[in-house]
Formats: sequence, structure tokens, C-alpha cells
Amino acid sequence: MQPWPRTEEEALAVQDALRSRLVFDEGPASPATVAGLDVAYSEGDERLAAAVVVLSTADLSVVDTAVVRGRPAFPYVPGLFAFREVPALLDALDRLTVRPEVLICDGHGLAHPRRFGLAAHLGVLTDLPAFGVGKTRLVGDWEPVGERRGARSPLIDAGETVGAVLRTQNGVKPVFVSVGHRIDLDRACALTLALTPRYRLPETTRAADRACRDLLS
DNA sequence: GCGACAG
DNA sequence: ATCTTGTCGC
Repeated sequence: MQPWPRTEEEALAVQDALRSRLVFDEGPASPATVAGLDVAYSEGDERLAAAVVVLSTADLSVVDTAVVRGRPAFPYVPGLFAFREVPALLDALDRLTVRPEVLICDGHGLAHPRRFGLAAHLGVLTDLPAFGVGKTRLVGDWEPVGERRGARSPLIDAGETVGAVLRTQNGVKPVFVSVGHRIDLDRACALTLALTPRYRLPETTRAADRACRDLLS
């Protein structure tokens, strides 16, 4: 993916081309390692820091960390968000010394207007199992989710299930889980719950958020 | 024309 | 994403 798209039209064309490479299968049931990815932005200038933190699924300990500085590669446009962060995230992934078994992204996968959000995009480019855990919705509707941790409701857009609204903590606002590449929704939700023993967001996301924020300040 | 709109 | 004080609760 050399010539990075510079217009919305070009970006849409790239999504169209890459979408056909998505693979939908069960994916790893109990991966030994999972990676969290996140990006932090500076206020005034246009600088960013991208981080990937690999955790051991067994005890949630940190196995590897990679952080890089960079620039947004595209303006923020809902639905084209991946074009903004993917280059920096790939740079960070390249600097890992271990290859994680699953990528957990800060954003959506299939829960996207054209079914190709950040998690799907990164999954295809790395060919690693990948899914997204978003804090807010981009598309879709859902029925009220039970108040207890583990409760979930299908996220439906244009008549199809594109993800799940999952409660990770009792009485706390749920998160939006959606498949990206080479993993199914049940396993993505199970992993998300395994990574949220105490907080709303996965430990992977929290670790990556801290890492890139540290590099920026 | 009016809202909605990942991070 | 980032800007922000206090406040409620364990």
C-alpha cells in the first residue's frame, strides 16, 4: 500500500479493494498473546504517537512494547478513520520483537458503513486475527443490554449483525465489539471479557493508551 | 433541510 | 483525539 490515498475518493477505492481480502473464521480460542493498539495526538501541532503493547493472556503481563512518533496520514473523516492511524500503527508493529496472535484495536471492524473499519483494515494488512473494541458507536442499533458484566446485545446495521454491544463491568456503559479479520464475534467477546477483569476497557487498550501518551508528553 | 458521525 | 472541576463512591 505504497501511494497512500490523498482524497476521500481514493480512500474509498482502497477500502473497496481490500475488503475482499477479509477472512471470516473462528480464529484462536485461547491465544497466548494479545496486542493492544492506540494512538495519542498532541494539541496544537500535528504530531502523534502510536503504541502497540503485547500482553500475555495468562496473567495480563506485558510481553513487549513498541512506540513510535509520527504524523496523521489523513484528516479525520468518519468512515475513513483508518487512513489516519494505520501507517503509524504499522510502524509500531514492525518494531515488535514478538508476533502477537491477535490485534485488539481502538475502533470498529465490521461495525462500519462499508464494513471495513480500522480493525478490518489492520487485520488484512497484517493478516493477523484482529477485532475492534470501540467506546462509542459509528453505525448500528441495539436493544438495551443487561446491567451485569457479560451481558450483550447484537449491534445491527441495515439488517445485519455487525458486532455486539458488550457490558464489561456491572452497571458501566457497554463497549462495541466487532470482528475485523480471522476471528469470530463470540471469541472476540470472550477475549474482551478476559481482558476486562476490572475496568471497562481491555487491559490491552489501557496499556497502549498509556504508552503512546507517555511518549507524547 | 436536519441530524449523525470510530478517534 | 483533546480541552477541563468537582463530585460521588469504594
